[in-house]
Amino acid sequence: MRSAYIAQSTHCQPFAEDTMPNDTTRRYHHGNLRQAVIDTALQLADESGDERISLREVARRIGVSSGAPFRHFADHAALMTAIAEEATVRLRLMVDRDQHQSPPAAIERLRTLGHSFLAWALQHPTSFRLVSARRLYDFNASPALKSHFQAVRERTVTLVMQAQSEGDLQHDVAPERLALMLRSAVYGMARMHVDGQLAQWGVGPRAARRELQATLDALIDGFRRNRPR
Amino acid sequence: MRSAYIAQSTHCQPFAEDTMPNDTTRRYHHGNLRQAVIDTALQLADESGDERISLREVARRIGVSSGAPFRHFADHAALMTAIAEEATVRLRLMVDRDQHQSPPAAIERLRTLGHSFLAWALQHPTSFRLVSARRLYDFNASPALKSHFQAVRERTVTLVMQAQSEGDLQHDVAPERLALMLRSAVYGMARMHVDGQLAQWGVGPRAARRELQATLDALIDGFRRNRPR
DNA sequence: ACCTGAACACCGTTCAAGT
DNA sequence: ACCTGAACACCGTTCAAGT
Repeated sequence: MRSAYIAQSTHCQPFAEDTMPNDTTRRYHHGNLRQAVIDTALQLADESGDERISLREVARRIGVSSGAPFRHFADHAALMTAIAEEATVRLRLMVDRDQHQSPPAAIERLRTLGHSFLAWALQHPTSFRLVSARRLYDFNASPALKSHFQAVRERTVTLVMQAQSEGDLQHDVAPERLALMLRSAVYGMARMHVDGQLAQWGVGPRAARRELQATLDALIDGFRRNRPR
Repeated sequence: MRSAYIAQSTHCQPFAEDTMPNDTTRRYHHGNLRQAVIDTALQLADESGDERISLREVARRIGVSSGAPFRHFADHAALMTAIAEEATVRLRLMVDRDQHQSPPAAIERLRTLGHSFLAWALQHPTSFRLVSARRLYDFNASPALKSHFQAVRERTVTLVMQAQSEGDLQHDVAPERLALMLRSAVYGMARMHVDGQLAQWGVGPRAARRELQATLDALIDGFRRNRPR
């Protein structure tokens, strides 16, 4: 997803130029400025820990004029939308991959789904904040974003219903409500982490992933009908 | 907490001037500019729905020069800290008041605590976002913020331990973990609301409070040991 | 003691002009 | 077709100068 010239621009892979067309070196006039802006913005966000990156600084780092990005993005929100889309695709791929490796029981796949979401949020905290807060871009303007999110949401509801009919999950609560409850808990855990609230709860950054996964496991186990796991 | 001249400046309460000292009308040179800045910033945030308000716009609305607020706030973050402190005091007062009116059983007081938190977040969505995201101010630099948050957190853990020893809550999970789980769920619900994610889950803005309270109730009931409520 | 208003270094965004 | 660079209207912040 990240283009090859990014590797070159960081001077980490001396052989990267072999894989590039020679005539596009240090020139973004041939159709790849769009991706360069996205990659550099992501890089900048990861470095600073702030999802609110400046288009001017992106342009500066790429070595292009301040107005150039506006050839490829209508405004700041459009760039943020593109970044949010890439991050959401990563979530979707992660979820799909992990689901294939999960034990088949619906309640275990539900647990796996939660773990995937947590891992995604903790691995890409800045992207997660951008995507989830939805203040720097127009969520409803992106069909891709909507469809990826709906897919994850529908998978959650479906797994809850399956786990209920498999007798592993309480069935005295509507599946939609149970799904929202689980999602809220997982979302809340991820947000407490990126919002820096876990320190107050005695959870250091090193232990965050392990601790949150254990907390999610306790939640799911608490809602099991057949207690033995 | 809001000063009287704010009511006057909105022209909604024609008798407000009776309650003011006459010689301070339209003059902020006598020690009340600080509070005026806080009140106007809060007002602006509530109107726009954006917690990231501009100091220049606040000054403009008050009718003061752009540099004036810097007499009372070291920088933008210091103003945000003051706003966050006021919002957190409101949470603390709300929690204390509701606890006094709650049924005495620890598990019911835990439920009440969750409802208070939800009500606070839904009543002041912009303040909640400011306070919780912690990106526009320095949380650790405010002893008041830290102490209010610690008080709510400690109350949560204490109530969980009490509910466990009263036999109403599963005791096979460490109280700190159970408390973090409940807090994450409630925090996640509140954030899903202010982040505009509830629409995707079939919950309209009108039904949000009722639906989230019911979801929280389902969570607590799911963790009861004595099922009958 | 408190506020003014110009100044500085930043933004996002637009647009004629260049290649 | 794509980018430059000046321009405009905004920011936060500083500070000499005023009252």
